[in-house]
Amino acid sequence: MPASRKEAEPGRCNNTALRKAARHVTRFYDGCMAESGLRTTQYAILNLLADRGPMTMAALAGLLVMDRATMGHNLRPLERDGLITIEVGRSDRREREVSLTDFGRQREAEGKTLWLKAQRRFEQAFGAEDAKAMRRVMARIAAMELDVQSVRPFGREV
Amino acid sequence: MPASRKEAEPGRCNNTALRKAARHVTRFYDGCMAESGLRTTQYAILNLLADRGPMTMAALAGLLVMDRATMGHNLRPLERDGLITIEVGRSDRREREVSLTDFGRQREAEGKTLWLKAQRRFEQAFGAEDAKAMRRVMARIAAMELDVQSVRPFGREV
DNA sequence: GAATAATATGGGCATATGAGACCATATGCA
DNA sequence: TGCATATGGTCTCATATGCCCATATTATTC
Repeated sequence: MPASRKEAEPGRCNNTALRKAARHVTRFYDGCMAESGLRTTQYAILNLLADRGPMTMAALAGLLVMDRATMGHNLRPLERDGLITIEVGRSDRREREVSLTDFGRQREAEGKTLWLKAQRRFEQAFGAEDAKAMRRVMARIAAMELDVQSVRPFGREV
Repeated sequence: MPASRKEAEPGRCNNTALRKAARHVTRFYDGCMAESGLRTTQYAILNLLADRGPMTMAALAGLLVMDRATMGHNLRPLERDGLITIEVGRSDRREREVSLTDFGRQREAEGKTLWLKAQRRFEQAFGAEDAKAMRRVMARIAAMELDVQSVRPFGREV
């Protein structure tokens, strides 16, 4: 009995539905990438840097819809292991420019092979077109304006 | 400029797409629930117990598509704060039966109000029907059989 | 009935996630 | 110039996530 068996009942909470799917799929992708020593989050970061070149932490965080502090945490193991460098921005010294090292570029390329396998196996099971549609829906959700409105007696939204 | 502004480019990785959406929505739900002192994961657990009664850690983990160890970790703060009790199973002493305390039931009820607000605001922005369809897709994904097949030379799949 | 396998959980480790307070730097404006 | 404000990151804290290994308990097998 595979670990994924569950009742069909979808549940009412949009957030929980998303998280359950994300947990399941992340476990699969992480498992596929395990032999590379990279987690999917790490690979996602390296892949962005490989495709788009160096960028600031805030830019990376924005692209991955991630808190800036979280991005800072996630970069540390990559820096420690020599996959990236983090340097003070030249034009704006508040910024930190994140760059791939040669080693990082190499590890990203190795990871791509495993990621592709995971991607193919997922889409073989789920359907390539369904997957594409799903990614579109996810992108739409990630781009939604969802601000926690603090209730303020005499208004003036912040 | 809200934090959610991003390019429309959906990206190719199914896992990353899911995680980005999950991060965004979780931040929103967590923000809405903040004044209750409950995270969405915690509320999801309490809600399951409130709706279905006491159950084992493994059952809870299965329902939330979560690793059993993860469920164990997540239960500890709830136990520490007196919202749940964890007792050795009567018929099978390997099991741990998780139950809501009166305090936990009360906190779950408080949380439900805030969760409902988050849910309504999300669906107002995203569309109730679209949300329903999205939850169905997520449930389908969460129920997929995705086993990391270890490559085995003369194969007998495990 | 003892050896063996399977199951449920706990502990330790590492990364993932984000809030809040804080610091450094940059920008706008008087 | 000088202050107020905005922005980018860091540090601390707490929870979230899942792996591996160990332990306890139950089920199987010979």
